[in-house]
This record gives sequence, C-alpha cells and structure tokens, in this order.
Amino acid sequence: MSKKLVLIDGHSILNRAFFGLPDLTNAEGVHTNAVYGFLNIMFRILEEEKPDYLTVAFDLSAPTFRHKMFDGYKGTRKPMAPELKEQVPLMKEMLRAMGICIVEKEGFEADDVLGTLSCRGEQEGMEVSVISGDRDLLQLATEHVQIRIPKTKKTGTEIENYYAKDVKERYLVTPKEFIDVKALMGDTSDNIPGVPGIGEKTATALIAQYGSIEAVYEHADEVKPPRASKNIVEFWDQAVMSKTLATIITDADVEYSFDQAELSDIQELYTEDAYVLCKRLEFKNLLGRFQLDSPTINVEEQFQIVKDQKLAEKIWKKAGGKSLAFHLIPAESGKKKEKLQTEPGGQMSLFETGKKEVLSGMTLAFGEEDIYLFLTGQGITSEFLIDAWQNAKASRRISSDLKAELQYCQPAGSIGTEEEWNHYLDMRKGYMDTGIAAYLLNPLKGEYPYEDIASEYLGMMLPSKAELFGKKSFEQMLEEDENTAAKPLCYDVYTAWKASEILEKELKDQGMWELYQNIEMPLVFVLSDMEKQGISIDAQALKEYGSKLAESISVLEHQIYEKAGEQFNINSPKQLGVILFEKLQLPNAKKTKTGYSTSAEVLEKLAPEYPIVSDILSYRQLTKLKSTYADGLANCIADDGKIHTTFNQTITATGRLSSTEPNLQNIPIRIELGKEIRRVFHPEKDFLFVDSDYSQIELRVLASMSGDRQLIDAYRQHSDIHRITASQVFHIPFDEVTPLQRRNAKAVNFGIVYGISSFGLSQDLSISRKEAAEYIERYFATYPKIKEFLDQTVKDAKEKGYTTTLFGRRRPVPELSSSNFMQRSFGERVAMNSPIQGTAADIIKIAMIRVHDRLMKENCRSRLLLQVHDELLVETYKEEKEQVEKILAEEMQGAADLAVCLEIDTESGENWYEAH
DNA sequence: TTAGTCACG
DNA sequence: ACGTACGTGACTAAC
Repeated sequence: MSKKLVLIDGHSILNRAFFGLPDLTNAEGVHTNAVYGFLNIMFRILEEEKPDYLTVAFDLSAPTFRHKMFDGYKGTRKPMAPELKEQVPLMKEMLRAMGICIVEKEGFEADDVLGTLSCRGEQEGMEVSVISGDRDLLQLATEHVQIRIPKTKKTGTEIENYYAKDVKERYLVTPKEFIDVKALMGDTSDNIPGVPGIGEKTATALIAQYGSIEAVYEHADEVKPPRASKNIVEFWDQAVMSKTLATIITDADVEYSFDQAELSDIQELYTEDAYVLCKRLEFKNLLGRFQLDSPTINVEEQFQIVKDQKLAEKIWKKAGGKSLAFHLIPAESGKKKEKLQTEPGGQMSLFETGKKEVLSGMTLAFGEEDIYLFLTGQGITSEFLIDAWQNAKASRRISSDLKAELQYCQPAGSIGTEEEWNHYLDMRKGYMDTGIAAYLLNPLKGEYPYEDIASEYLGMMLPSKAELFGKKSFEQMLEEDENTAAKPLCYDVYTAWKASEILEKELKDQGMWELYQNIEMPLVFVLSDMEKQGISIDAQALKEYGSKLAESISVLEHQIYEKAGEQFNINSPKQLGVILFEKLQLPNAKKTKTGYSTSAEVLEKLAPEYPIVSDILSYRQLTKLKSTYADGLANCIADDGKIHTTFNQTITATGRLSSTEPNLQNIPIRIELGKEIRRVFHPEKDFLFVDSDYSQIELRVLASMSGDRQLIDAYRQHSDIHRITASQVFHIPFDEVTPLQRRNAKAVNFGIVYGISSFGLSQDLSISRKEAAEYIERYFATYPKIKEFLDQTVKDAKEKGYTTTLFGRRRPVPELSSSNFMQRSFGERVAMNSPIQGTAADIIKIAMIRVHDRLMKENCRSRLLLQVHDELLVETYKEEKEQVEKILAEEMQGAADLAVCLEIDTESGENWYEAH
C-alpha cells in the first residue's frame, strides 16, 4: 500500500483556529485559543488518516521573493493581532515538543514549501493531504494530492476535501486553471493585481472556456464582455505578472528528507515535553490523550503501600531528622468532610470511643525512594500515625495544604510558660506549605494541584487525580485497585517534598520569603484555629427569621402575579424580562447577551412609576435573604451548633482571604432587614463579641504609599476623611460641606482606590462623564502625589508585568500588554488597585497573627473568630473585655508603620448585630 | 456548566 | 472608537 503524507499550512490553520474560537487564556494570561484549535484540527486529521509522514510549514516573517517583486505595491493585509502573534512561537514550541517536522525556508512562502513537498511526495508514490484554510492551494490538487480545508461551524469542525476532480466540480476549472482564474480576478490580500474589471464570475467563465490566460489573450477579440476583452489586452503585462504571482512553486530548493518527517504512530507525539506544555496552557481536554504510564515517570514505581505496624515503625525511625512531606487522609473522604471542632474545654476530640478510624491512612515522603502510603485497619491505627507524626524529629514538615492537615491533628500543646510559648513558635516555623508558596508565586491560578507544581517547578509530568480516579472516591478506588488508589496521594506528597526547596529559593529570589515566612505561614495556624473554633448560631431564631421571610415572600408573590396578570417564575431573569418588557411594555429595556437585563440597577429606575417593579425588587431582596442566608446558613450548622467556615488563603489575586461553606464575609449589613440576621450569630455562654474594623484602611494605605502631604495631613486633622476631601477639592470650609458634596467626595475616594475612570464614577454618581472627569481632575489637582503615584504604579507594572504591595506580595497583570483597549484599561485599573487592596490585606493578616498570638500568650479564653477584610471579630470572655479591646487596638494599629495612623472602631455586644 | 443576580469589603 | 469601576461566593435557571 502506498504511504501517506500530511502537510499542514501552519499559519493558515493557526489563523483559522484563532478566529474560529473564543479568546481563551490560561491563568498566566497567555492567549491559547489558536494553538488549541490547531491541535484539535491536527489530531482529528491524524486520527483519520494515520499518515506515515507529517510536516508543518510556516512562513518566516522576513519579506519573501514575490513580495519584493512588487515593492511599492502596498498590501492590504492587516498586521497580525498581537494575541495571535504571541501564539506563533508557542505553536512551534508545541510542535517541536511533539517532535513534529517544521519547515520554514528563507525566501519561500509556506505555499511554495507545501507545493514542493506535495509534489515530491506524489513523485515518491505517496498519497498526500495538504491542510490549509487557504483556497489558493487548490491549484495543488491532483489525483493523489488532496487539499483539505477545515471549516468551523456551530456543529463542530467540518473539513472540505478536494482532489482534482472535486476542484473541477466545485469551481468548474481544473487545479492548474485555477491559477489563471486568480491571475485574472486578482487577490488584494495576496497583493495580486489581476485584470481590472474582471471579477470571479467572468474570470471563471473565461478560463472554463479557454483554459488559460494565454488562450484568452489569443482570442481577445471574441471575448465577452467587451470590458474584459479590452482590459485583457491593455493590462496583459499585469495579467502575466499576476499569473506568476499566483503560481505556487513546486520545485523550490528546500532541504528536506522524508526521514525527518516520519511518524510511525500517533502516540509518538504524546511526549513528556508536550504534556508539560499542554498542562501549562491548560488544555485539559488534550491531557487525556497522553499515555500516562510512559517510563519517564518513575515516582510511581518507588512508592510503597504499608499496612504492617512493625514495618511502619521502621519507616518512621528512618524518617527521623529528615525533611518530611506528609498528608493525612481522612476516613470516608467520599462523604462531606466533617470538620474538626474545639470542645468547650478547649481540648479536641479526635478519638471518640467506638467510632471508626479518623483516618483512612497517611502518606509520607522523605526521599526519592522513600514514598509511603500507610493504610489503617490492619494493625496500623490513626492514633499510631498521628503519634508517629507528632513525635518524629523532623527538620521540616511539608504539606501541599497544611490547614487541611491541621483539621486532623493539633500541634499546639498547652501554652503557659515562656518556654512552651517559644516551643509553639518554633513548631510553627518548621512547616512548609507548597500550595501557599505556589500561590504567592502566581496568585492568578486559584488552584495549585500537585501535577501543576510538578510540571512548573520540577519539569515532571504527572497524571492528575481526576485522570487517575475519574469520578471514583479514594475508598472506591482502594477496593478496586490499591496501586492506582495510592498514586495521586503519593504523587502529591512526593511533589511537595521535592518542590519544597525549589519553591523556597524562588520565593527568596522574588523577595517574598519574608511575606511567606512571617505572614502567610503563621496565618495558616491562625486560620485553622478560627475554623475549628467556629461561631455559635441560634438555630431556632434563624428558623423563625426564615419563616417570617417566607410569609412576606408569599404575599409579594401573589401581588406580582396579580399585577402581571399571570403566574411565572419571578426568579428567572428570562421569564421576568419577557413579562416586564414585552407583555407589560415597560420602557428602557436594556439587553444582555441572552435577553433583557433585569438587574436591580435597571429595575430601580422603573420602580417609582411601576408598583410591580418595586414588588419585584422587594421579592428579590427577600428571596435572596431566605435562600442564601436563612436556609443557606441553617444547612451549615454543625453538630456542635456552630458554623465552621473555611478560609481560603490561596484564592484571590490581591492577597485577601476568601470564605466558603458558608461565606461569612458577605453577611448582610447595609439593609436593616438583612442586618437582622446578624442577631443569630452569638458568643458562647459567659462570652461576648468584640468587633474592631479599620477605618478606611485602603485610603490610608494610598495616602501613605503615595506620600501625598495634603492627604496625610488631612488624616491627621480630622477623622471624617470624605468631608475633608470635599472641603479641599471644592475649596470650601470644612463646616460648610453639604451632604451631597461629601457623598461625591466619598465616591471619588472609592473610585481612586478602584483605579479611577470617569465612566465608572459617572455611573456611580449618576452624573455625566464630563462632570465625573472634572471631579477627578480637581481631586488630582488637590492631591498631586496621588496621581503621580498611580501613574508610576501603572508604568512600573507595564515594565515588570506585575504589581507589588508594601510587603512584597506580587500580582501579575498580563492584561496590561493586551492590544484590546478594554482589556488593557482593565489592566491599568487592576495595577492601581492591587497594591492598595493587597497592602491592606497584608496589614490585617499581620494584625490577625498578632491578635491571635497575644490572646494565646496571655492565656486568654477569648479567641479570634472571623475576619471580614477590614474587620476582626473576637469571641471575648466577659472578664477579658478590656484586655481584648487593648490587644485589638494595639495589634491592629501597630500592624504596620504607615505615614498615617491606622485607626479602628471597636464595638461589643451580645451578638454580631450589636457588635458591628 | 454558564450566566445573571446580589450579598459583602 | 472601544465600553468599565476593584476583590470575592452562593443561589437559581437553563443550557
């Protein structure tokens, strides 16, 4: 059987993919859609054809021979979009990683290379496929060379195939004649002039009849229409030139042998390098194609499953003194995690009598060949594992998610003496969390699974847990195939062990080691304590609150149906939009991608005139309160009557924390009815809440970082910063500032922190853009250093690619280099906001550690419960109220040394409503 | 799974 | 001319 050759027109297919797919980027902000689309098309072709040879041809950016001939003839081709341009080297990198033959020859266009190679292939007796989005290549089609043109349609990619006969069928001319058609009609995008007055129709008809431009010329006198007849003579030279230009060279002097393009099996393409690159570009769908048991991964053969107690003891003995990476595997991980709780006495209950094992097992790594999975049940107990872990003389303890481990063990002993306290601090310093390290190094990713760390920092390709387990739980997998079940756990612990020092070095190189060591790592222990402590909820009161809401909702629902004249789902923006803007014909319909906008912003404008709209707004408010807060929180109450939120330390781009299951950082406060829910959050018996929040911490950070004298002095003079801003910006005495002026000044202050834009401010204040621009101008005139600072921040970010906080925390801003105005503007606002928001986040993190540690060191029964970005809530033993208030004041205000004071407002009460 | 909406700082 | 404020998470409908 004859051999098969597949030739791909690199730029053309990349271009097709770029315009055919939405704008994909990975977490680093690298655009990836064209590369992704290219690979999909390529793999589809390869799987279909199973070729023996594969080659991709690219143009070089240098001007080519044919273009030079027409020097001075300005092309109409637009410059390549930068989002596509940056993908060209990436594409080549990917192809090289796959070992695919790339041909790019100085002086020839890709077309000529493709023509030459297809011709040579055919001469060797091969069947050739040329993949391109460019119809010009149809001239290459023969009986053995087919041109394949992928088309992206809604239903997926379809490929049009053309052998010589198909070209004739579709275009009424042979492939060779196709050149002549083009010579007559021209092609502006290829700088081929053609003959004036002859378009596609005429050109095709003429060539179909006569066969070539020469024949048309010879029969010029009989050619119709007359215009064509005249021009073919008048512009004959141009026609000949055009034919030369349109003709693809098939005998170019390209150095090439089929040996270098050989592809005996598609699997050859799935190399380790390609896998790592696909991982980086986040081509999750492609990863499944890689044969993951390739011999390049050696970890899996090194781990050992241990069930025997004696053997386990031996291993722990061997581990002593080394750097240990570990992970505790909670029992029944398939079920929803039971969170560890602190008992009223302050001691934890880990081993309730009669209960099954707390842990299914534990993983441990301390060397290339020391990777272990201990399984409980047959001799090894949870207690043994935790004891062994506690008592091990480890030089360092490494985890990929330390806070999760701390759910199942308690490294803090009693704190009473100075010695015990120092011991506690030493203990904290001995830990490394690779997830947090990776987060600091790139906070844009949101997730830091071992396979990413392995590929990014170790250059190793490891299959992810999802790839190994599918949807099965660890327990299910364990029964089915012990070895596979062990894999992701062992990969995780090995990666953490191996990457630890590399991450440390990287953090040091980037000036973030202090941030990591002094802020983020201690914070892990603080957050762990806060989560375990939990906040008490009055479940009964919560239920009553929900019932009350349900009644009001029901009343509103009926009123809305009555006014609408029919029943419908008010919660469906789609249905609601139709009712309001079609049935009831309300004005000012705004559109979203999918239909009418029914956002509060839109509805609020209509509410005064249309009672049904204000009903809907109330309904929205009440259903939100009921579903998210009344019902949502009730679902999260643990057996101890408390809510134990999870604080995420590796989510936000700026360095803030986030809170989930439930989110306790967005409990209502702005509207009275919503704020009521805070009454159900209460302290334990003999305790009360003390709550402190920073006063305008972000604006103070800005004042300090910019060094603006005027703003710094403003903070020294008065506590009402918005009022003094209004007074200074509008040049009026402080006491004569009207409420409206103060409101405007407040909006400008917020706007500055968000990365000011006249449009944003105008939206917020419902004023014209021009007015907003004037406010901003006056603001900057008043505080010139602020403008200087913001401009400099953006400039620096553009140069370095990232912003930095006062404590060295970085945030990459890839949008700054976008060619898209909107994206770039976004990047500029981000660059202005991130150092401010991030520095504020750093400061309250420092405060949290200091408050937590003071409470601990002073042997208080009071404890930190929640952080809400600029607020700390402390459950305070009544006798310690003054002590706690002192600690909060000292530690929050002393957390950073800024050019302005950090002021706090402190309140206390019997519940969160009263305390804030 | 995604889009729309809305709660917070 | 472009079309927006910065940072989050939960719930619902509808694909």
